[in-house]
Amino acid sequence: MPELPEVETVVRCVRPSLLGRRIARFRSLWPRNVSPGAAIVARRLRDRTITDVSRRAKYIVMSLDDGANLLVHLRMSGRLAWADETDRPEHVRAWWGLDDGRRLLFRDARKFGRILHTDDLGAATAHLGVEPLAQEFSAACLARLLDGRARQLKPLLLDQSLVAGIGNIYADEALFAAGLHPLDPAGRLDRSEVLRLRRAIRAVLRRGIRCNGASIDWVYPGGTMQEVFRVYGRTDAPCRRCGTPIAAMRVAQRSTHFCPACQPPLAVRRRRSGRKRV
DNA sequence: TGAATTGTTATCGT
DNA sequence: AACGATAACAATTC
Repeated sequence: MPELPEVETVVRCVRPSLLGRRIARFRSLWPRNVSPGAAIVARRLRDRTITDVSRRAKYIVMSLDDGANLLVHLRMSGRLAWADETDRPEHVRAWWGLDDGRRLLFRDARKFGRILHTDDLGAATAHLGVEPLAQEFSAACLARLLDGRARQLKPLLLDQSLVAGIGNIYADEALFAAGLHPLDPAGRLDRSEVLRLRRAIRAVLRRGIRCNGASIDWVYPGGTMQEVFRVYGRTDAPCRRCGTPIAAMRVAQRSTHFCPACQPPLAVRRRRSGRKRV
């Protein structure tokens, strides 16, 4: 489902066609998910020019010439598409009519997606943590986030208020790449484990972007990242590194996949290395 | 029919 | 009081 790499791919895909375009009309067919209200947003968007299209965490950010921003969150099944790409597109929840005659569709089978207009982008995104691909996300930064926390690594990685943009797939893939167990207490990692985790997060997200994201069932077409998954969705399949069957469990209500051999729990790692540190 | 999916919110416990 | 765990919730598909 769209996580940081998928959203980044969508942004890169639509940006060239949207930059400098004027919105002639915006219409919502599912007003419930438009904030602060479909009629208000339609009025505010009319005749605005799109000055930038970017990404913050899993939000698509359309910047407008009046300083306001339109945030689009795809949640589980949202996608952007052009009206002329499909004969009779299903699940169209909103659309933008542009000054060049093209029509951008927001399609969303499950209606979880959100469209939010704001005059204060900072306030609207204040709940979000650091961008994992930004310079700012240094080893020291991650160490600060982990420090003193008893929380398990997997739920921590999914917490958008700490690191923003990681979802279930890339959390599992990052933990595998780092050789860390999903249930490890975050605050107990040593220096080299923190470094590994930071590198792993950035590596899997960058790889996801290079692959144009991952195509999972019918929700998000186009990407190829699913072909190189190491653990996600590979329950009982042999680990690509050591051959051990990939294990699955439920963590914080999320399906979680890991290699029991490549990702031993912290206690086991410490026992093997013979010495403990914090 | 129930499981699965994401992120927010509410609630409860330490 | 901050932190963390848990559940409910939105809607739909398989």
